[in-house]
Amino acid sequence: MHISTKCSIAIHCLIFIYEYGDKRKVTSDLLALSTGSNPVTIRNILSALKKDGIISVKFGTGGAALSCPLDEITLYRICRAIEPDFGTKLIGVHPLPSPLCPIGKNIHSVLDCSYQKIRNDLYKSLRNITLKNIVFDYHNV
Amino acid sequence: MHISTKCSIAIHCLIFIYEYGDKRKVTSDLLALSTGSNPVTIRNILSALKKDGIISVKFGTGGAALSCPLDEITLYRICRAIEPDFGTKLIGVHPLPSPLCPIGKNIHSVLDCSYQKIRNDLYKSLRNITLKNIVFDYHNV
DNA sequence: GCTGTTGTTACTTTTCACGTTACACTTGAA
DNA sequence: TTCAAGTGTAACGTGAAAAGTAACAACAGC
Repeated sequence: MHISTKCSIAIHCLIFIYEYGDKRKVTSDLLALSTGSNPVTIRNILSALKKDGIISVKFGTGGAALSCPLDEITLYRICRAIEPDFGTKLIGVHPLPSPLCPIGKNIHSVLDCSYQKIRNDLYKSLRNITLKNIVFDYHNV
Repeated sequence: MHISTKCSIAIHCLIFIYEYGDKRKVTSDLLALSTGSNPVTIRNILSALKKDGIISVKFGTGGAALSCPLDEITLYRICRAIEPDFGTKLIGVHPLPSPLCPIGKNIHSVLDCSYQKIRNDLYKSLRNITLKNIVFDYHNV
């Protein structure tokens, strides 16, 4: 229940595709080597990114390419593509408070008031960072 | 690696202590019943809150009480008390990118640039919500 | 001294992310 | 048309982290 390592791998892949996509065929095996992950994990991630229209992957012959300008790919979009309900999973709630207790009975809706604010703030924060910013950082580190 | 259910339990306990602390002795058994958790979990949570000076717990005879005004207890403070390094655990990073790849070699520092911004935004967001707000919500749900 | 409670350790159970294997399907080239 | 190289996806195994549980010493008040 968090922003998973898969998002970091996704960003890694996207930078890789942006930097090398036109020079060589970028396959899941190659990305698995670069990220220290394995090809199936990569394929699942690329598949999710594809469904969101961020990249296109050639079936059969292989190879991935960006299908979006860098500044339209926000962290929020990546996270949501990889894990559609990452927001609700972000903050854990104890599942079985006592319904007999006045506090236990209402705690979930009470917590939701505040947690919703935090989620919205986080979304805004994630939307503020685009792949363009990250590629810029990459060239300046 | 997320904002754990323990934080939600902690908030539940704090509301309970605020509402009933002066009417009856609030023990870990009682809080375990109300939260649907178990006494040891509660004791660990209360212990962490105590170390941060948020509450005081009577050893031997039992019973917990707030030792802070409501509006000085922020969500940030609660989260940090419960899990000191919740920030770094929030966002997962793939641990073994290839050092032979120009991207793999630098991905960690590149990601840190953006992730640090996100963490800071989240901290600010958590500091904006106090137990006073939450108790207010509790009385208005 | 007895009872109820906390503080803490160690052990067990459960859950979940991740890796692994396997295989059908697709494409392009020999 | 056959083959090699890839993708897409499902099923299963595994290992680590979270949570529950049991046990017990230390303490306060009756």
